[in-house]
Amino acid sequence: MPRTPEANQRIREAQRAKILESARSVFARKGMETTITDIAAEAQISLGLAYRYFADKEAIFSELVKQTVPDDSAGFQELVEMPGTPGERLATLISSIVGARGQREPLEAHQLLQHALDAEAMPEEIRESLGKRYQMLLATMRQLIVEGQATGEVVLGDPDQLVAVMSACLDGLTRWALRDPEKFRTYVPDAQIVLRLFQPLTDEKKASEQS
Amino acid sequence: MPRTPEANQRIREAQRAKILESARSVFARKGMETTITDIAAEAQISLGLAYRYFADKEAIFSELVKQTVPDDSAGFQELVEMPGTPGERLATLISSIVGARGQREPLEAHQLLQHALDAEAMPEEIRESLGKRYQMLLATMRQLIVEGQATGEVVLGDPDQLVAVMSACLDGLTRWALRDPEKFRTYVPDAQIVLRLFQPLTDEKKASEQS
Amino acid sequence: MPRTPEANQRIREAQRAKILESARSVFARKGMETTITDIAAEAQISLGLAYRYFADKEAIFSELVKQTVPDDSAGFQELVEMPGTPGERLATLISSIVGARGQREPLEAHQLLQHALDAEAMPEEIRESLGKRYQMLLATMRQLIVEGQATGEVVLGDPDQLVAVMSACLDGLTRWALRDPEKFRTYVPDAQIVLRLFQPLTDEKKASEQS
Amino acid sequence: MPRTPEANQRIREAQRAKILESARSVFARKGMETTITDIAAEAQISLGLAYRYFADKEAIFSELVKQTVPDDSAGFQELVEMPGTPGERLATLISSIVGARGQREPLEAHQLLQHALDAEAMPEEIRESLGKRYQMLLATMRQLIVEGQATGEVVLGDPDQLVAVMSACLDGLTRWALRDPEKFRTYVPDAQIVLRLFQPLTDEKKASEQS
DNA sequence: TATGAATGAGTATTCATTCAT
DNA sequence: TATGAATGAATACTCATTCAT
Repeated sequence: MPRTPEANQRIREAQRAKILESARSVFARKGMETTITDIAAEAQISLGLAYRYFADKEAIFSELVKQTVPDDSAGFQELVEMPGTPGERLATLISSIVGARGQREPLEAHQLLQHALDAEAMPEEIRESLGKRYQMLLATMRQLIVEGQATGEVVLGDPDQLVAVMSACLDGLTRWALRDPEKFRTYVPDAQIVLRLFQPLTDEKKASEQS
Repeated sequence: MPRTPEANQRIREAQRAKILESARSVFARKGMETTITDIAAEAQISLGLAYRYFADKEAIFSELVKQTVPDDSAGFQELVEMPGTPGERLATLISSIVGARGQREPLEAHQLLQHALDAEAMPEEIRESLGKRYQMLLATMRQLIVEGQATGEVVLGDPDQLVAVMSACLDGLTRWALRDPEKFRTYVPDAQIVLRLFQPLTDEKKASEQS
Repeated sequence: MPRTPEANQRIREAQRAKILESARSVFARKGMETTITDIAAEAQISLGLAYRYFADKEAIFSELVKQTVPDDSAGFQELVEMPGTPGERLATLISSIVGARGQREPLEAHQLLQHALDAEAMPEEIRESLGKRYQMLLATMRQLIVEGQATGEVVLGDPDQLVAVMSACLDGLTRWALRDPEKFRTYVPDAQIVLRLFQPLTDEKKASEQS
Repeated sequence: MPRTPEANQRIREAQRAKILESARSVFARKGMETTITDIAAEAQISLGLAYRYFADKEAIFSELVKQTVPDDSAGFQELVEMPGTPGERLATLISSIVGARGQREPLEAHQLLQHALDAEAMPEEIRESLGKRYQMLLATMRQLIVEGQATGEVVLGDPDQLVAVMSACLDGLTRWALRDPEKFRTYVPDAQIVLRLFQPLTDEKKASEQS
């Protein structure tokens, strides 16, 4: 007696998800050097099975990107319109990338994008999609920085340069977090430490920090 | 008419240097995907000749690291003992990594270390050497930050976290600079922009920035 | 409520037949590149079910050949003993291969044999069986040609060479018919065109063709 | 001391030729199922080396086609303009395909084209090139047949159908010749046997054949 | 009996490394 | 010392075949 179609459907979805999850993890760690064998091993399935679920390596990568990008992009828009001070929203943005406590998921997502932008051999379609998403991230960051400068929550200076430095900073932190999660959790517990670098010192803060 | 031993020696050293230099450049660009063929082509020598000078690919990489690490490590010591305020010396440190105007050399050196730390298949010996060097960089940074906090040149806060964020920031900037040098030069002209993030806003600065 | 054994038997036979028929069709089209998946799809059954009916791919092929050979072989004998002039019987033979109007069945059968003779990896047993059948075809052809020469219906010349050329001709036409059935139907409507090549021109024919 | 560039050049050309020759032979025998391993084995080189000379399997095939097609195509034109009766020129055409005495080269060339036209997965570029060449062959054949009918050397009838049958005949003979060269040489010694099928029986011929 | 998910062996292709010259 | 042809081991991908359900 065959499995019910529903059971098969469930199996397929579970496997697909498992492959993608494994791929995300391995990609984040190894970058474009990731082999299908790596992914299959991580997912604890045979090499051939990976090909029943995805046409080729690129298909896995594409799906991974597709799964990651739209969600976040939508999120960017919301962030701008969200209630709260610009500084608070900027903190939320940063948290969404670095993760509140170094959880793997958002870190891996951001790292995935970085690798993809780096890679020589990346299908144009994906590259575009990623580029657009990255631009949106930067634009959102910029808007929040400008607003933050107006309210005094963010240090003064050329917003474009601040965006550049901040995004580089996030990239670097992400890589670090993936390389050595333990240490990361200890030294950079959350987004506040990053954000604070952009805050002008108020008298109040000075006082609290010195206490 | 054989060459003199001295001439031979000179040729050997020149070739070796040329291979290493080429390797550094290609490694920075392509990362671990670099092929020996790439390196030989960049050095304008034959594939086989590369193997006369280095036992294998790893040997090239090792030598590259060895060549890079000691110089910089020495530099770290000097930086601490150098004249100038802590903030000035911190600026020098940052410049030595990011480059005064986005020159390739220091960027490539730093990127080399990052690739090496990332790579799964990296001989333990090299890894240690790099780890040590990296610790030294962080230690130097930390010391300068602490000194800077004492003189008021650096923002207050846990020095370890500041070090973490700053090194991540440098890493991110380096990657960016290598990925898109043009944009980098435009948006992050030099080390000042990074350093400023660590400076508490003085009234004087505030004034000048608002003008 | 289990099926009756008889019903089961009928189902099994029907499935088997459907698989073989599908296999014949696909083999003729794709040759030895045919996959089991192709066959299962054509037969509208699951992949696994094909293996309930046949041990492996080769078993399907063998059975196909066995099924094709005996029928035709029997046919050969009949042809020789059939009423009608040798020329008429030769026409019937040719039609049985090329098809009266390019129908798929006889074409596919002949093509199957050709593929089988070509294939490097063909079990000896099948090869022999096919060889024997092929020899019988040639022998029949030869006999009819000889008889035809006696009655003046077939051009004079070495019968063996005529057989060689005629069988090559049939093979070529078969391949063509399968490759491009439309064109085939237009240009070579039936067996007559082939057969005519072997007919000496009589005065009558000459007259009719020139009119 | 390195080989001289000339020596290298010679080696490269020899190897390239050897690979192509081996490929031609194997392709003719096995068709599109040919593996690179087969070709390398036939050429007695390592698998990897084949890739130093050709980018991929398709490149070998393309080159093979390119090498084969232009020569023959040019030949077609000459045939039409050649001196001699249409029948004689038709004989030359047929010989150029079937080979005067079953030599491998022209046989393999023709078979190559047949396989290529069959293959599902054939790059469009090659397909076109081959299609054009094949059309030219048919056109040449047709012209010679028409001329031959005028001089009485070729049997009367629809030229298109005669072309169809003749080309099928050649294809079939070619396959046969490659499958079993010995037998082929015995039974179909040369082009005359094919051509004769198209000749109306003259009284003279009738006489000589009956003698 | 029937299904299709899962496996493993085979083929295409790349690249570090060796070796004849 | 210098070259690049040649090799072999690794990786991407396909498909016959098995097996849990």
